[in-house]
Amino acid sequence: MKATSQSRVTRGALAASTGVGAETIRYYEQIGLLAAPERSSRGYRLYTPAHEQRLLFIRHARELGLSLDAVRELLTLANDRLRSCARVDRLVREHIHDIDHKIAGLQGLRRELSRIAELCKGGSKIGECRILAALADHTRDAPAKAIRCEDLGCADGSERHEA
Amino acid sequence: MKATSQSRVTRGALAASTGVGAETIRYYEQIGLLAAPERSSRGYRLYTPAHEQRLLFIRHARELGLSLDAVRELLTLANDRLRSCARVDRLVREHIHDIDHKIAGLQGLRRELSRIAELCKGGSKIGECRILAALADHTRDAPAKAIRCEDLGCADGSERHEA
DNA sequence: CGTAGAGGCTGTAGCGGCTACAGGGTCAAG
DNA sequence: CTTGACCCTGTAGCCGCTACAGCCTCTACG
Repeated sequence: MKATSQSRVTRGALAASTGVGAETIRYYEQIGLLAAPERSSRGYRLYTPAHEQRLLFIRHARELGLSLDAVRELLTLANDRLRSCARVDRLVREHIHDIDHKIAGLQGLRRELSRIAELCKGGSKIGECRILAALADHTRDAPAKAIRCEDLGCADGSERHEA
Repeated sequence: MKATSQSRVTRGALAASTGVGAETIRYYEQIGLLAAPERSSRGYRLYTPAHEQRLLFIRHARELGLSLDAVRELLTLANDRLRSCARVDRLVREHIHDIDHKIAGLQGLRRELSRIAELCKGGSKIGECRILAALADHTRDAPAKAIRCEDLGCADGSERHEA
């Protein structure tokens, strides 16, 4: 193979052209996600357009929330033109499923937090704060009975036992 | 203060009664979130009901997605019965806001991923896979032109340069 | 030609919030 | 007296970066 001696760029230039942090590029090399490029006589990394392509792919996949492992697999799959792309499809759909799961979880939290936030709008004193009470006594849907908040304070991390 | 010598429990028992992992309890002590308890003559930790209260509070707050730092602050605030609970309110509302932000982000990803997933339903070959094409050439809303997927493969991490 | 400043190199530590060991000691039941 | 479950300590690992420290090199300006 002939040496395509043109258009090699340094790490910083690659970082700028792809929008991936320069340190992140080194990290990807370290974990074997991006091939170690040729080096200049003085040890500088010299990246080819192929590296740029690959790095852009990684970035896009990451922006969609795919894990580095998933990205790695996608890149491996991409090598194999004749293979069925069922696995690609499955990876993406599983990821969508994960995201749905996360969204649902967050929406649950959100509901619960708004319920709690409604209990006390910051107007009263800590002693009667029903937000703290709800956190202390979190039997779900409990009527936030008057728990004594200072019961929580007696075991503060700042006052070590041995002291 | 008189020694309340009853109802001290070991770490495992506290873990069981609160649903917090035994190692996690040690971790909380390490970072100063839960006070170091008394020790038995043989060095076993002996927790009081106050520790249990506090740990339950922590668990509930964590289940709602609050950071350990936020939990720490809430616990500090709870010490101060006469203080206004405006800060408590604010912490919770900020957290709700963060969650809204996360949900919106995930919903964006979800939309984009479904769009991409629609491009290719796993029926074709990698060579024509439009999911991979979309990831490689992710000018948003691009018509997923036929990019050559093997362009990504030439820079695989598994084939080191020096080899 | 000298120098300053930007950028490259390496290795390593840190983030959050745990979790999982290894390698020991202790305790209660059978 | 033994077995097995628990406890103790310290440390390393997870993910995906990010940020140093302490060097070396390249480029532009004077």
